[in-house]
Amino acid sequence: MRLTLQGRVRKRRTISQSFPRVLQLASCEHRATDLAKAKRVQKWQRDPEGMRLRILEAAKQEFAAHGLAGARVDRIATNAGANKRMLYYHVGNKEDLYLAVLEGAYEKIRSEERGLDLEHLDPPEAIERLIDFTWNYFLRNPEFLALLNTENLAKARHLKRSTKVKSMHSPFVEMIRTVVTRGVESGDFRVAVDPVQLYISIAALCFFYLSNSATLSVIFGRDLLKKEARDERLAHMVALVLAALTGKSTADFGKAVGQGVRAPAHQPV
Amino acid sequence: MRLTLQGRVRKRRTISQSFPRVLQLASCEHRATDLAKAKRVQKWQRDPEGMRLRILEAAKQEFAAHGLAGARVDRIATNAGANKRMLYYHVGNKEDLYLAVLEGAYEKIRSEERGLDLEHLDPPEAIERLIDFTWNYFLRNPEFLALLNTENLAKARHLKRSTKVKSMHSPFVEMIRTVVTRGVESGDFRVAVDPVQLYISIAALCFFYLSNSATLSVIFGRDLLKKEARDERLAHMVALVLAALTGKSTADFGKAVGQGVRAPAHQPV
DNA sequence: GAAGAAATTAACCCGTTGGATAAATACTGG
DNA sequence: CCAGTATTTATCCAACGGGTTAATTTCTTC
Repeated sequence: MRLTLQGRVRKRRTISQSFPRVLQLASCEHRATDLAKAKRVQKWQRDPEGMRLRILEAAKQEFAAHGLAGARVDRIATNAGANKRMLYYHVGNKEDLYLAVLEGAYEKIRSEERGLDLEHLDPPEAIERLIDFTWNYFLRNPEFLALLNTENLAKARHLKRSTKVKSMHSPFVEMIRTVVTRGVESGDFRVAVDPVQLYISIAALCFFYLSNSATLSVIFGRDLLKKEARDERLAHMVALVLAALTGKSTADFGKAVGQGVRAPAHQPV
Repeated sequence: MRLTLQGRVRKRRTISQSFPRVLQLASCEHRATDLAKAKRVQKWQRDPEGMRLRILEAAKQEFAAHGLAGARVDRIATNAGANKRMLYYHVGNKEDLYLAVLEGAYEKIRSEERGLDLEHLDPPEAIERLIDFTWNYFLRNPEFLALLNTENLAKARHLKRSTKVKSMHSPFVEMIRTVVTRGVESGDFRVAVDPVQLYISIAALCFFYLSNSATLSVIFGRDLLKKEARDERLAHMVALVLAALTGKSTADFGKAVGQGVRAPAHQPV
């Protein structure tokens, strides 16, 4: 009893105390428009939209770091500089939060994908750009990888319900289709590979390495995320795919391969 | 109060009631040695080793299905046909269970890997066998994929502590090294690709497709696990890797590519 | 400047969960 | 067949964690 009470009080205090420290978080594009006069003055103590963004950002980090079941609503609140009640007020319950985060993640990558213009490049260069983009997007957004894994653990249960995500088509499959067609016509590529399979393969090469870098690093006994290892991996992937498509070993392929992260003979795996 | 009590009672009953039904689970190689006579007679109501195996099997399924945080010790007990106390008695607490499962999973794949003999095959065929094995192992052991993802979510925290796993070297890297060397010497392969990179790439192509099949299936709006899709994927992967290594389009590559799971023009991604 | 809406906070409820205890039961060696 | 050990069961509980309620503060509008 006494203990129970203490426990509770301590918990509460923890939340309250750590609350004031926040505010270093995400995108508060407000706070520029406060002139303290006109009708639309907002000198916010309150900041609904900023709050919502901070909540979603904190939720993203939390879900990415701990998965759906491991995520703690209290931690999200604390890290968003918010009260737990605010999460329910602004977004909804834990699953709502999760779905909002997931949808946001898809929106973001789709949006960046659309920014990639492969039309004016010659086919091999276009493919290289595609791999480079995918690789660097995953590197810059490790939470995206974690979220996808979490959602797959849940057998895509939430994604299935999201009409939003289902309507967000990636432009990449079509981009690849036209690039491959052009490549075959120009003679750069030998075969008209299925764009869906190629798309998945490129994603796979990047995704697996980064998503599983922790276990792989332990298994191989070296840090797969350090600069040299990353560079070598990118070179390998580009060389592999281009060699398969063009039938020629690229300069990179000849160079990168067979050296670099060389296994010391008795390589653990 | 009344409710609280009812809840508890209901739970308890549930465990006890569902207990008798078990016994369809894993490897009970015992029960053949019971002659009900000699010193070592074991006509078990009790069955310590069988019990331990059932617990580990149930734990594997549970952790694979729900992750570490989402796994429920009670469910493991129920599905093992055991009492919760038995888990602690035979294996340990939740994390001990998890680590035991993880180590078991690595042991199993390492053991099967050792059974694969690539020495007597000509290099392209050896690579094809390697891909085929990896693909089918992942298909047959989806829990392995889920466990790896879970462990990576935990940043390999447990794996790092497991001297056991760290000492289990995969024979594949060395296998690949010799195959590639032979391939280059025989002229089958154009370049001496780094065996570690190739190993990771092959695992990546298989792993990502299967591990993410749930979300990918939603995104693409079709079932990526049905027979035809699986066959096409395997063909694509073999063709991709062999084309890169040999510089020639395999028959398969020409065939499989550009057809099959074709995207209906406006393919969602 | 007051009424009302929007945002925020504190308090806490209550089922779940990992884990623990102790008692019962099955088996063994002597 | 008895003492002791190994295995199993039936309860229990403190802490946790998601979610809710009600009150408070801040902003808007008229």
